[in-house]
Amino acid sequence: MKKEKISNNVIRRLPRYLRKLDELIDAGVNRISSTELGEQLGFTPSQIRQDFNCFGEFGQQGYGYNVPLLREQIAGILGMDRGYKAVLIGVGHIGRALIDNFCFREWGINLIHAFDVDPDLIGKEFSGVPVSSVDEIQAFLKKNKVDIVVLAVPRDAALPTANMLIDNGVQAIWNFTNVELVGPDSPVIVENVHFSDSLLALSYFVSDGYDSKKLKK
Amino acid sequence: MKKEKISNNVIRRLPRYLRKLDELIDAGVNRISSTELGEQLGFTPSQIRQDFNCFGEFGQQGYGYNVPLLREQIAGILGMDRGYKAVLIGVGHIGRALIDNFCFREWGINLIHAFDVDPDLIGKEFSGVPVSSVDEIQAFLKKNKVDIVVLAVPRDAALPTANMLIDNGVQAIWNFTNVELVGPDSPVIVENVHFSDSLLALSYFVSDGYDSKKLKK
DNA sequence: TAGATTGTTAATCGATTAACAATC
DNA sequence: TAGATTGTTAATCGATTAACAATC
Repeated sequence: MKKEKISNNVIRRLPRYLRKLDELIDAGVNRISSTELGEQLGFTPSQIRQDFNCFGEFGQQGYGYNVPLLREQIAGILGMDRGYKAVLIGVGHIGRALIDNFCFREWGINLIHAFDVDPDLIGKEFSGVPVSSVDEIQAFLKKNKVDIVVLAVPRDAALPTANMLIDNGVQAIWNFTNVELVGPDSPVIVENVHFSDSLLALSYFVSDGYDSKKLKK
Repeated sequence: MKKEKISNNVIRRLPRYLRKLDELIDAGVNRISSTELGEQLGFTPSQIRQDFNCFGEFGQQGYGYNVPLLREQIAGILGMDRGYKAVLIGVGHIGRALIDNFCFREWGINLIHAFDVDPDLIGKEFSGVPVSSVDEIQAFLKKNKVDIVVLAVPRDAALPTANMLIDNGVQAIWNFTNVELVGPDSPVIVENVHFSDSLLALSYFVSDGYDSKKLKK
C-alpha cells in the first residue's frame, strides 16, 4: 500500500471541506456534486475531485457525494476519530479563551489538563480542565500519553518551555507564542498560530486595495 | 508603473521575513546574503531573491542585503508605516488576549477602540483601549476612519455583525470567529484566524506520523 | 582586479484545470 | 437506456529552483 505524498495545499483545504460539510449536514443536505460544492467554496470541481481522490474514492458516478459519509471520511483523515489527548501550557487570556470557548471535543481532541506558573490558578479548574503547576509537567508527560501540547505561554517562556517539552519526547506542539520554536529541519511537528503574520497579510491586502485605487486599476 | 500580480505564497512569506529580520537586528546582524537567510528560514536562496524582486531591488551585488534597510522595505510593503486604525468587536477571552497581550503597535496598527454588549465592560478601559456599547459602532464608523475591524464575537453574533459592518462600508475584517463570513467572491477583505483549521492540520500531521511508523516508512 | 552575490532569465517541478472514459 | 457525475489521465498554468551574466 504505497503512501503517496499529500501536498500541503491539499491538507490545508481539508478542514475547509469539513466545516462546509458540517454546515451542509446542519442544513439537511444529504447529497452534493463536486460542481455544487465547488461553487459554495470557490474551488473548481476538478480540484475537489482531485483532492478527495488523494485518499480514496468517496463519491459515486452519476450521483455525487454522500455528505455525511464524506464528512466522516475527512474527519478520519484528519485524525479526529483517534481520541488524541492534549494539554495546555499557559492559562493567560489566550489559554482561557481556548479552554472556555474553543471546543476541542468538537474537533476530536481531548484537552485533559492545563499548567501555569500562577499560584492563584494552580488547583483551580476551568470548564472541567484542572490546572497544575508547570513544575509537574514532566511527571505528567511520563504518566500520560499526550499527543499534542498547546503552548500559550508568554514570549520569554516560549523557547525554554518548548525545548523542555521536546526533551521529554513531545512530538507535536500547537504554538500560540509568536516565536519560531524550532529550526527548519526539526522532526517535531509544530503548528504555528502566528497572529501577527495573519494581521500583516491583512494589512498588506488593505494597502494593496489603496494602491489599486490610486492606480485606477 | 505596471503592477504585477503578487502571488499569495509570496505575501504569506513576507511576515516570516520580517520576523527573521527583526531577530537578526536584535542580534546585531547588519548584513546577510540570500544563502545565509535561506539556511535560517529553510528557503532556497533563489526563492528569497525572487520574492524580494517582486517589489524592487533591495540588495547589492557582491554584498548581500542590508538587514535594517531590508526590514524597512518589507515593513513598508506590508503597510506597517501607514498608521492603519483598527477597532475590536467582542471583548471576551480572545478579545482581551488581543488587547492586553498582542502588541498591535509593534505591527504598525493602531487599536483605537473596542465594543461589547456586556454592561460590565462598557465604559471600562483595557490597556488604554476604551470599551463602548456595540450600539455605538455605526456612529463610530461614521466619525472615524477605521481600516480594520477585529471580529472576536461569539459564533451566533458573527454573521449579523459582519453584515452590519459591511453595510457600513468596512472593507477589512480580521476574523476570529470560526465562521465563514463572506462568499467566495465578496469584495470585502477577510483574513480568517481559524483555530480549528490549524488544529486539524496538526492532528493530520500527528496521524500521518503514526501511520508512517506503522508502515515502517 | 578578483571574489562575492545579486537580479533575472531559463529550466524544472508541482499544482491546478480541462477533458473524457468509466459507471452508477 | 439516457443522464449525470465521478475517477483519472492529459494539458496547462504557475511557482520554485537552477544557472549565469551583471555589477558592486
